[in-house]
Amino acid sequence: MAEKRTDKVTITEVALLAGVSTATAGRVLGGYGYASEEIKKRVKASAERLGYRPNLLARGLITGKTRTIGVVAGDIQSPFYSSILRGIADVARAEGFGVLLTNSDELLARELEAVQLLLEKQVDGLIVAPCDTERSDHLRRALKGGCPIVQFDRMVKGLGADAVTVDNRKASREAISSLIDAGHRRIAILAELERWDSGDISSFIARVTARSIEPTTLFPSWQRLFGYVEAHLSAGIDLDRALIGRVGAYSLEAARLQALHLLRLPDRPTGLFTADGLMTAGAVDAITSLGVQIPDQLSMIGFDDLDWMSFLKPQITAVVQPVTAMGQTAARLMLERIAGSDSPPRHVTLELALTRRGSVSKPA
Amino acid sequence: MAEKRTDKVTITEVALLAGVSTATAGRVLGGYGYASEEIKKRVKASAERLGYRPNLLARGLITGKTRTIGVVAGDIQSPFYSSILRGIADVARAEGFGVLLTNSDELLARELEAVQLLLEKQVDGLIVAPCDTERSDHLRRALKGGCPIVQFDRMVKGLGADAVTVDNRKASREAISSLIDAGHRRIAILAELERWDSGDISSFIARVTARSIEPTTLFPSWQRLFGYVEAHLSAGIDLDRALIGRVGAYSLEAARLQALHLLRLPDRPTGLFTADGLMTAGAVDAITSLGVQIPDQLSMIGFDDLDWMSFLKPQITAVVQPVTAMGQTAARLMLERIAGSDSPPRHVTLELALTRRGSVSKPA
DNA sequence: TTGTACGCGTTATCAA
DNA sequence: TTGATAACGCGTACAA
Repeated sequence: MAEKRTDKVTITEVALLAGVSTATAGRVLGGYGYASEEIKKRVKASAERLGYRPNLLARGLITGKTRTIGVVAGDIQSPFYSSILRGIADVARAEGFGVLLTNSDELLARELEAVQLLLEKQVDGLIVAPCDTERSDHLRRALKGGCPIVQFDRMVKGLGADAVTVDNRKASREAISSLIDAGHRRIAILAELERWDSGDISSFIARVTARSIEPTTLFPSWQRLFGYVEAHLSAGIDLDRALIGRVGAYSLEAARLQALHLLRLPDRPTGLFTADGLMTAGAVDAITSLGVQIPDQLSMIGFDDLDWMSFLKPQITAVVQPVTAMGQTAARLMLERIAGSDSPPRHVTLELALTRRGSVSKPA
Repeated sequence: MAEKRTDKVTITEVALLAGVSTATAGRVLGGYGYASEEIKKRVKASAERLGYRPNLLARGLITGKTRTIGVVAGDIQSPFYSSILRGIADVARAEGFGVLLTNSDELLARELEAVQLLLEKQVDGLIVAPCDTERSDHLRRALKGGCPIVQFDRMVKGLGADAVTVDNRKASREAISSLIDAGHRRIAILAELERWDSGDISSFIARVTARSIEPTTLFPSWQRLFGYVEAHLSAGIDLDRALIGRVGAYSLEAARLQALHLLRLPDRPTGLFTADGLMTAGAVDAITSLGVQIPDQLSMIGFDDLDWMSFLKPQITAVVQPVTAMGQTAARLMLERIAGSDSPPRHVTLELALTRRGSVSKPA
């Protein structure tokens, strides 16, 4: 007879019913320490009868472990972050861990607030896509305070924490090179390039040319621009600043407008490289509305893979990021840290794959 | 570096430094009770100096409130769930609540496990898309146990809990009617129709016809089929079972194959209604590969709105679900419950909008 | 206005 | 193998 007395049944009541001490009941139910078979049976039966469920808060208070991972994503609504989160959640679930989620919207203030909340909730570790690769004292503090951190997608300069990234620079360089190899000389790039305080695009290019810049802690889109520049340099092709479409806001509309601008240049580019999925979407929108034919009038390669790129016209050759694998890897690194690993910070770089779908041909 | 300066600074140490009791320190830092300005200053200064952060576990253990909401989504990787989660997270963050996320993959066993974990972690409430509208005793138990529940997308039969849904049946009926009004008589539907144990499609149709079925606790795709049938009935058009494309698995490939099948029927349909975003994607894939022209050779309306439907050819007229609003609403209902509202269960039905994009015309 | 003392539900430390 | 008892960090009576 299922009664409605499902109130709070604690280990005390289980122990009482089983006729043992709370310590013994705890040992049986928590799976630590010894207990005779006889007593194990009694305690388990009592727990079952009362519908006992452990209070993980109390356990966490004493063990100092909550078996919860805090995640700071940029925007969980985006395919990129939601796939990463899926990877994290899968690994966490398999190990009996919970996942506490927050969005930063790539705003430092919000990330700070999020980290604060997660730490106060005593998460065992933080998986985070840092907003700012320099001003991240809150992450340093967390780390010093004993909270392991795994970064993904980008890395904070000098933060001694694990990280999972991809080689954006190399993939970009190879993508551009393949366009150059196909005969293209005027290749445009469309990228969201907001966060870099050390000067404008020209100075960035100058520093890439002078090899005086460390790409590891750049934001992905800057790394992709890095590869774009490198590919031109090594092919001996002059860079045309007009072909670098810098999108200020991370919005589809902004990307679309910038793409329109590029495609209406007097000396129109014959190739286009988009630095992420949103840029690709904006570009394709513009391309479709202008009636530009892919690949006859324009060759194209995009970073990130979205489902429609494979089944709609024009199909877009894309650099595919192993997104769920990134999440899984991040979670695994985190679990190892939580388990006590004190190895030096590890940096896992996952492989990128170019999926060719026929959006590249020789220039007209 | 690599020091063990992991001293958790507790309220005791703050009180010590400030020269007051822990109770006073708690009153100041927790913002409850009285304290003189003089002491407030001292305590706050001490807390600041030591870098004190409250341990929310301990607080939760006492107050019985964790300020955390548990969410059981189907698959966070899908645009639908990730948008809902975004809405939930936004409202939660604004109120200082955390969000614990789990995926059920629409599997009852996994949902059970997830609810279990969330309850043990003492979440203040559960926002869930129930896998099974009948066998949900775990939800009933949670509710009885005092844990508020807000359902979204679907509703468990007889569960006295708040819910946020949309009127799938009506929107579907109107969409089909608009196709009928345009002159179509052979309208196919493509839907994932797995979860309904009360018989096969024919018996479902029979029961709809006989008005002997309650649509509220049907799964959305069945509600959409419901509207499809109703629209035919009220227009006096005979149903052709061959036009009901039942997709077994929730996969793009399965949808594509079923769409190909429908489009290759000897007496090909002139209209197509897809019951969700994935079905639309599969259908468009098939349509593109067959070279079928939209809307000249086929008129089409789809449930759910994905970005590519608006900027790629063919553009698809779509029933747009207010996804983030659903999440926000669910979170608000939850917060009201947590705040103590004990009103009878509320069922919020959000409005659906038909966004016309020219994929509907008269039949050839 | 402030301090004392107890309790939240569990695990850890002993001694028995 | 078991059981008192003390933590864990904080909120909340109640007394001062």
